[in-house]
Amino acid sequence: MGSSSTATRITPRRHRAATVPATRYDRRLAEILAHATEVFCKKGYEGASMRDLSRASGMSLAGLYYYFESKERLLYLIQKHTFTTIVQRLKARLQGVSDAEERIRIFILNHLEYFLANQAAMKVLSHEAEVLKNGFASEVASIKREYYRICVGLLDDLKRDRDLQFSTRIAVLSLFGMMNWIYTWHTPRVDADAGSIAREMGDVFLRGVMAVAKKGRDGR
Amino acid sequence: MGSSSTATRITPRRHRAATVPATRYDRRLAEILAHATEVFCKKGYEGASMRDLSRASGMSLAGLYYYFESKERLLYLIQKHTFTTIVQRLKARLQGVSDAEERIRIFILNHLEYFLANQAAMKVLSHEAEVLKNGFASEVASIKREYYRICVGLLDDLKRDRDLQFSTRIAVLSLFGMMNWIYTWHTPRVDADAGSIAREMGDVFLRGVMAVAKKGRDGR
DNA sequence: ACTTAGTTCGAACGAACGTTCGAATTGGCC
DNA sequence: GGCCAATTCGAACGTTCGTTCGAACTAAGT
Repeated sequence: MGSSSTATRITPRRHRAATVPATRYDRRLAEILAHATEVFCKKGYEGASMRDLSRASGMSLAGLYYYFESKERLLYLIQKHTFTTIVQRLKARLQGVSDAEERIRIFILNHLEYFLANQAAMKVLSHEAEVLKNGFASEVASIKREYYRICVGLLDDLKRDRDLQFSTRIAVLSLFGMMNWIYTWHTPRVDADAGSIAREMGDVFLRGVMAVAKKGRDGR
Repeated sequence: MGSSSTATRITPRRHRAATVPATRYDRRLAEILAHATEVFCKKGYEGASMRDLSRASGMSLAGLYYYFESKERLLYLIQKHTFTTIVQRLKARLQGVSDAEERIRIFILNHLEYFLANQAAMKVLSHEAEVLKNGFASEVASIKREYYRICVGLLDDLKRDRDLQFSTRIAVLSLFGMMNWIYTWHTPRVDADAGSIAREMGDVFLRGVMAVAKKGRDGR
């Protein structure tokens, strides 16, 4: 029997030290993930070969397989880490803010800031959303669903507070479209920073949904 | 020398008949393009093999190469045809309409109607926008730029007519994002039709951009 | 029935793919 | 310096990739 055999990887033991920098293994894996993210971003998941990843990360083809058992799992690790981080940051930023409009503006700002600061990773997340299969796919999908539900919640709050009337689903998906499409056009040196774009998109979107007819007393 | 040799394909002569149905060659090519569109949509350009296309279209692997000289040119044909058609339809629909807001609503409706009626083709157009190289890429890019410029023109007209103040670039790209993102979520049997979605997205977007502060007389 | 051009195909090409394996090398601990 | 486990690698596995070739089939004009 080889070193790794069954479905779940056996992480080499080494208890996490009290200091943050993590183990050598974790650091090296993170480096590989970073390089792989760039390559997946530039050539697409299917278009990027393991040999491309080997070249980019400066490690031999076989060496890569010490860190993950398949190309698919590598994409999974990138997507899961990226998505988990953005959700985590969002939750932290929403803490203590209660105004519905302000909370939506925070959502937009958080999304765009992270998007532009990690453009390659977010493109891989957006553009390669359908390539994972079965177990890998469902785990990422569940984080995505959580993120989506948070946004639905924010919009429903706004709707309730201001007595508005619009389709939450269409509004949320339109907002995601506005924001996620940015990977197709944003150029760091010509386009504004995340703050400015978040303000402009926030203006259009919020004024757009808030300008709709209010509900009458009979709900019709 | 074989039948096809140089860079540009020599279309078998056969003058276009007075009747519309076109030649046998053109019809067969169109069939293949339709099947290929479905496969590219489902598996992605890089993920779809020529053998997948062969299976889907019911023609032998070698037979396909009678109709186009490479997989890349096949994608090019799909993208060019799709994009050309949507621009063409838009121009026809805009004829005779002069109100700026109405023209933007027509733009949105045209885009979404065509998108939902040709979901596979539009996904291939949106999702595989970066895979073509050099000559193929630049031809498609020029149609895309024309389409983009039309939308910029429509928004600038609205801005002038109503004395508004917003970044046209961000607005246009936000609108494209809202609309194009639809390929990631729209399910024919659960989501509304193009008309309803166009109305909702149009409401949000137009009220959004029209609710911004008007320009003062000093342009500040 | 024979010709000719248009169309389709089976079989194969070399290259590139994801992955594996056993040996070599490294780094930290006695 | 010697040891064991962690890490890295060259070389190869079998498969699939996009593409090509010449032969076979089909349809239409004579």
